[in-house]
Amino acid sequence: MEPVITRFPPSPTGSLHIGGARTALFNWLFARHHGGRFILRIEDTDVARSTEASIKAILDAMEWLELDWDEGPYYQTARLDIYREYLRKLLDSGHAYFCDCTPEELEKRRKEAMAAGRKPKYDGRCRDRGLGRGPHRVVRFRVPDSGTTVLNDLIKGPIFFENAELDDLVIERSDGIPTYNFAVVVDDVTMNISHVIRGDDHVNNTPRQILIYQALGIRLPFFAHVPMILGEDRTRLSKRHGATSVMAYKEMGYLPEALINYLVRLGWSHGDQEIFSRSELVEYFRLEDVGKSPGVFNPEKLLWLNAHYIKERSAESLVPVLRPFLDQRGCSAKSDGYLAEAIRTFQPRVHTLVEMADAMRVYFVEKVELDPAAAGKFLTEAMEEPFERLISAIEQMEDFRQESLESVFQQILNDMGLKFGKIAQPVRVALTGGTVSPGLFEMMGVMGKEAVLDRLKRGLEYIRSR
RNA sequence: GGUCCCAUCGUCUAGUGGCCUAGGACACUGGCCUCUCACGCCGGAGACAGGGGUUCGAGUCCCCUUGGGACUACCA
Repeated sequence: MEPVITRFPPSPTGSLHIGGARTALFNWLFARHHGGRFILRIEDTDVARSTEASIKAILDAMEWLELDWDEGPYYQTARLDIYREYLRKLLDSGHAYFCDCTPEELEKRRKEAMAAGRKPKYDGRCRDRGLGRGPHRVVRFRVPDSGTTVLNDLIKGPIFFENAELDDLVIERSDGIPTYNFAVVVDDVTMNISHVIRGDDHVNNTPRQILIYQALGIRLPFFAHVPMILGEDRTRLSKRHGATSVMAYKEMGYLPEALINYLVRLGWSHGDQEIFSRSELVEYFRLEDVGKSPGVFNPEKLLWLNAHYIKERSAESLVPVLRPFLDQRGCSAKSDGYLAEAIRTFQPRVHTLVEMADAMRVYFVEKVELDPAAAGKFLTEAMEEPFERLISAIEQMEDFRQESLESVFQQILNDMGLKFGKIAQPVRVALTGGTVSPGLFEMMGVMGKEAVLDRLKRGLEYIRSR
């Protein structure tokens, strides 16, 4: 068995999106599973649309997802000599020829053909004109007029194409830059790619590429076409469907492991298992378990996975990833230790780091802002005495810990013949301003004695003032 | 239009001729737990697109129909 070498070849015309990330992930997993190599290649032959910023954005996203590559990034624009060498071979063997039809003429003929009910394919006008290199001339690949080309897809099975349906595609533009279908073949050949795993929007390109392999006399790699990811409306996922860039999810407070876990299950499965660690993924991933039908991107399931991973991770490990979100909200002045304790109280209650950061405000505010409705309902005069007792009892506490806090509360409750449920909400309102929060004792443990006393006293003031 | 692909709950999926009275997960929903909200636990509703074959037997194999998607550039 030859070594497994896969590649991910994004074109730098935008950020890394969800679909590309899944393709990258599948390639990465397949290579890792087989102990092979994973190559990153930047397909920047579309000079007009490629940008430095996109390259950086893609690399950042790959790193965030921890999809590390063994070689590259290679840049196609730095490999022009190599394409020329292979182009020469095709020209010499008669598999390629020059064409001077202008884009305008081509467009016109396409329209005419369509209008006349014929196929809008290149008519082969320059095929046998024996043109040489010259300005405004492109190089076309000569596709056989007859015969069948078979794509033995590892996911979809054999797919047959009639060569007569294909037209002579341009393989080198008039500016000397190769086009995708040619560059991809030369790259995959020279990089010894063993498995080409890509989106199935490339299926129709594959016979052309296979023909080029054959014209070059080179053995084919294995092809595996992964079904598309669709939006809610079942069309190809795009910006119209909301956030589609990987980094947008980072900014919305998602954890990379959640995105990875979500993406891998979109199109791939391992029995009924839903949650996978990175090492399980590497161990289990097989192309045979990739489905054939396209899948709809479902943000709600991703959200559930994110909540799951927020609960699973240690609070300590969440501190550094949460920091940036806290900073944005001006909530920076706390130690890592304090944050870890605070995070713990919200881990089972939030779905994203954004929600977490928002919720954490209760631990940062100087003065609690009482929600009028909540205060009106719970900070009643019947609470005056319980609050007074609580305050003085807490003031006398030596060790302000959860357990001791609980017994202090219990003592007062017993003395007054009250149930905990009676004072829980009033205390919660005093502590947080609202009626929804983590458990009272865990929260007080985080806040500390001074903050708790301060808030209870303010609550008492409110009660007395009504 | 042409070429190609696809088709199990709303969504992601298990299922490879009998184990299916079709399983799991998200979402939805009833209940339990409970200091609120979550979490968690227990339960419910919810699908084999339609029609023909093949077979003793079809979600599983074949054909047709329907529906959806991709491609159809000097983009990738």
